[in-house]
Amino acid sequence: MGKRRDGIERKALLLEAATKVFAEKGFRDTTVAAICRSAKSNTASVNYYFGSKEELYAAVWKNAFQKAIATYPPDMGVTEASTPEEMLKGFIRSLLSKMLGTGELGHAGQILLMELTNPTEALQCVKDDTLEPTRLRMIAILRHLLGPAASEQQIAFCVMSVAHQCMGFGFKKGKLPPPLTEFDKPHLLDSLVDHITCFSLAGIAAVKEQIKQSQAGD
Amino acid sequence: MGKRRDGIERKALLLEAATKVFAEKGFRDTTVAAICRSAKSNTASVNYYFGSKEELYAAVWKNAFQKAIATYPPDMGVTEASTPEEMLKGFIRSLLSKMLGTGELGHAGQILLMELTNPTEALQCVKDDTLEPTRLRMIAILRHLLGPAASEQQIAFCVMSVAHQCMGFGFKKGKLPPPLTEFDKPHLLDSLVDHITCFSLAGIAAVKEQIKQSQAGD
DNA sequence: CATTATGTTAAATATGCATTTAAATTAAGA
DNA sequence: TCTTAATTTAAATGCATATTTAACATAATG
Repeated sequence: MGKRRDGIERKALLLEAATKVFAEKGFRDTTVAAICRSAKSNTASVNYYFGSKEELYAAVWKNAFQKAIATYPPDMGVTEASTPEEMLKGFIRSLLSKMLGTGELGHAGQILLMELTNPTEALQCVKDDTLEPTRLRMIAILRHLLGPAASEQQIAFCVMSVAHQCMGFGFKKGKLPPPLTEFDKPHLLDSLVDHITCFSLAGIAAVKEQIKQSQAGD
Repeated sequence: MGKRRDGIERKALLLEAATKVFAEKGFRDTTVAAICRSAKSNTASVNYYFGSKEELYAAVWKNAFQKAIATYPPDMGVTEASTPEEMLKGFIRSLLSKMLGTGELGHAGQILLMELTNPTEALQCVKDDTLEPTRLRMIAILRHLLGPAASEQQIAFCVMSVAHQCMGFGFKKGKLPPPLTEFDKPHLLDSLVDHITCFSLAGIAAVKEQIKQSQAGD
């Protein structure tokens, strides 16, 4: 009969701590002990609340993405009436924010990046639920920008050109690639959004031009 | 007095096997046992020849990069007389080859990518020796393309736009991002080089145009 | 062929870490 | 207050795996 509710608080603390540590070190390099230490909790608590390290990881992944998408929706607040150019810019800001975000908000991007280079078995369904809608939206925007003559391959290449530009900024710069460190954080995001948008729109226009010319040659 | 030389052969086999496994699984997820199994060698051999798993990893990293750079030099065979545009294309082909290369040749790219997202303590010096020259060359090319009015930040952003586009193709596509799987391998590299070059040259031109206009506004 | 440094092997050791366990503690209702 | 289920804890367990060991085998040289 005695239904306590103090457990859910600790569970939340663990999830938060785990997100941070997983995002910093990756699945294999984080220890349950480190998570519990960070959450000021006992070593057994992870298994008590989540069953296992793997299940905790899955919970983290799901939670981080839900939060990230809630904070930075794929359309980034642009309305349906917006031009494709504005939509692209919104998309870039959304993705880039996930990558550069500090605290709560960089974690989803960090984990995503690690999953792409060093995949765990972490539930396919989470990937499908969170990544696929974003990708489809991206394809739609680019189909619009490139026009009806664009092939699926050309669209896919442009999607990757844009997405990879953003995702690369999630790379951990351990002293080595110095270009970023010197810039001041507050303006950095805006500068980058502008840069990638400008760069990409020109790139997309060039691809479109190529399509037109190859058609004229037929 | 009895100086045998059959050991160097086994050492080479181990290095080769280790490169493959490390590139597939990353440092933490590969076991010494798996490496030795793959090299048809005893579990103790890694420690006998390399001292430890970490030292083996460092050797792998160094070796893989030397081979990759030898096969795909940063200038990709373009002469000094080449235009900056040709140099950029050479650079893109070089980096992309390291990322998409199969067998021997994709390994350096895979390991690099994992180090960028999930760094080990792997000797800073290797990174300095192999990555830094490439980066400097890239900066030089872009400074040339953007003209003397470009700021260091603008150059750095463009370097990253180009490099990240290439590096993203090293992401392991575990069923989920389907756009790539359907394309046939042989032509894929050439198509991609053309795409990224075209896309990037247009992007760079757009940034240059922006610089010109902001100067005119002063 | 005898010697010796070198290379090879299976088994032992050691360590790090996820997970279990069982006992102790606490919150909440009757 | 008493009871009970929910939590918390320290210690134990067990497993995966890097490293060591020591016995054994082999190539090179005199």
